[in-house]
Amino acid sequence: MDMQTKITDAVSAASTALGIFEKPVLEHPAELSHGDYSTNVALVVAKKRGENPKALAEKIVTELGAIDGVEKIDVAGAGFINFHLSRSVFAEGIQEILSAGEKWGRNDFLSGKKIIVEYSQPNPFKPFHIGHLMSTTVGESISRLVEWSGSDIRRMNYQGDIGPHVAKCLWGVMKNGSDPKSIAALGEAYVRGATAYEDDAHAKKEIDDINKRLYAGDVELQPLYDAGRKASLDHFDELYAILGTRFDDSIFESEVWKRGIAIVMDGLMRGVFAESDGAVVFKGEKVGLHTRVFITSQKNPTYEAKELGLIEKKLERFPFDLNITTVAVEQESYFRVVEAAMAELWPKTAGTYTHRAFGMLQMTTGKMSSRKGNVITGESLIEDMRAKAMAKMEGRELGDAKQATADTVAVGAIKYSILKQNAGKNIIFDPEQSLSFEGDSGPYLQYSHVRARSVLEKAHTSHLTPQISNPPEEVTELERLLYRFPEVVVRAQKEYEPHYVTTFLTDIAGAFNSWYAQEQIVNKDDPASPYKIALTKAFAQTMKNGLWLLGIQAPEKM
RNA sequence: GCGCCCGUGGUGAAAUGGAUAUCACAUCAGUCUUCGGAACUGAUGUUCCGGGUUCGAAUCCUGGCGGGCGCACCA
Repeated sequence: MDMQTKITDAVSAASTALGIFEKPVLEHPAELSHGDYSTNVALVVAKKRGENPKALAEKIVTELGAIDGVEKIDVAGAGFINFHLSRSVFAEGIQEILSAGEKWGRNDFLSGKKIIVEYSQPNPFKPFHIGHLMSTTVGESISRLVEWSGSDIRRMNYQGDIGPHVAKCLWGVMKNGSDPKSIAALGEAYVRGATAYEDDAHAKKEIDDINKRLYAGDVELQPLYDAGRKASLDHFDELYAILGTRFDDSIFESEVWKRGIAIVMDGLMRGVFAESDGAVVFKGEKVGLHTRVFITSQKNPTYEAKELGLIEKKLERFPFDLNITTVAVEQESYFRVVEAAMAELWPKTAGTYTHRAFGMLQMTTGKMSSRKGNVITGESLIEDMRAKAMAKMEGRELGDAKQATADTVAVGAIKYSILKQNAGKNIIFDPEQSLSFEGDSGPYLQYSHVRARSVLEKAHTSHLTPQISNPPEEVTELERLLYRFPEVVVRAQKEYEPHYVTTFLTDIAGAFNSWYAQEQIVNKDDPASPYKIALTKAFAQTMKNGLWLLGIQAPEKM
């Protein structure tokens, strides 16, 4: 039985004996000096009983007596009961980490469930910008969290390879005779098309016409279209390789739009949708949202209709119990309307199709828009960070691994900066000021891991092996944090919030580095050295597993 | 105007309704550099404003103020 249930049960029994029937809640005090667990039962029930909370807490403590594995119980503050775990419990905790190894932190609370995580969603013919970097990073981490809950997961990508943005890009390509196999040329062509569409009525007509022809499957456009689509997709794959993401499945808008139209037309007959100014719309007002167009007056499907087709396609390929789609906050209200339409079309699907909004990347230099062409591409950001990492590694003897390590560090820095806060919050990004390698950062976590590995390497050559039998008397802050890892994972899994993991890792890295600075870990003359080595190993394992959840690699050297 | 999200030191963030609000950057002052200084130690400095709920509020409710996003044929 773990300590948490053991203590909770003991408190529960003691308070029941005193006539208290409040279910005790056990938590970790924010301040480590306050102990490892604390409960506020006394505070919660004191008033009802007309008693002084501190006195009541004292009574409960007396009733509690001794608990195996708890060294000290005291009453503090307004009436908290604090529990300090004993030395041996922490030693056992270290043992547990070492035994679990790669599996340390995993659980199976979603085992047997089929779950789809849809993320990244870059559009061919448009640049892969830092917004996609966010979706990819957040989605990959959520996928890994879901994977750790024992569920059957499918990582899915959904890409818009048909629609007005494609027409705009192709128009731009044809006007200038650009090379459709060049990513840079496609990006420029898109900006030309998007600008012309707004400023030039004639161009708008031409683009609308191209759009119509694309939906009709015009053979003349096919070679150009195929070349551009392939160039885009190849480019995305290169980025995914660097980012450490691999999808199980990819669905394209071109595969779902027809089905989407059919679903909407059918829904129109059933009264789910309505006609308005020649378009087919969903009146979101009936559920507190707003009206959205599903089929345009030109009879083209919008994003919303395609999404309905997508849902069917997903069910066909992988009948999911739960779907999580990452969506940018600026698209969240559209998504809500789609969910509302779904609920009316297929009441049975209620609650199985969900989304997780992630914040916008706000630029200090003004709003980023791929229509205007002032986007920061994922590629350029990675490139900048890679150059910075290379400069930092000057003088390190890493041989052939140098370039790959620079990528690892660069990607780690980018991902950390995205995953360190609430996923829904906007991130303010200053393109002039590159991401940090110091302090709270991805490289700081990676560096801590490298240090620990380096210590373990030295232990190995000194013929010292990890042992938990002879721990030093004093319990380190690091030990008092490490055993909490599985709790942190569960919370992150339940809320689809990777940042709990990020924060935890930053805490243990700080604890490790402080400890490291004041301890000689590998020391043949120190009887506690084998224990310290075991602790170092437990730290390295926890850090490695945690970084994996974030989708950040843990290098051995950097 | 309506809807959603947000407001924490100079800056970027954290805090299942709990105790003295925690980190990092920057600034200032330091560190036997022996196991990797991408580190460590210390100092300065913070919950937008008003009201309410609660033993207890950054957190919940309410009214302001300020910001972001969305509000029909783009995604």
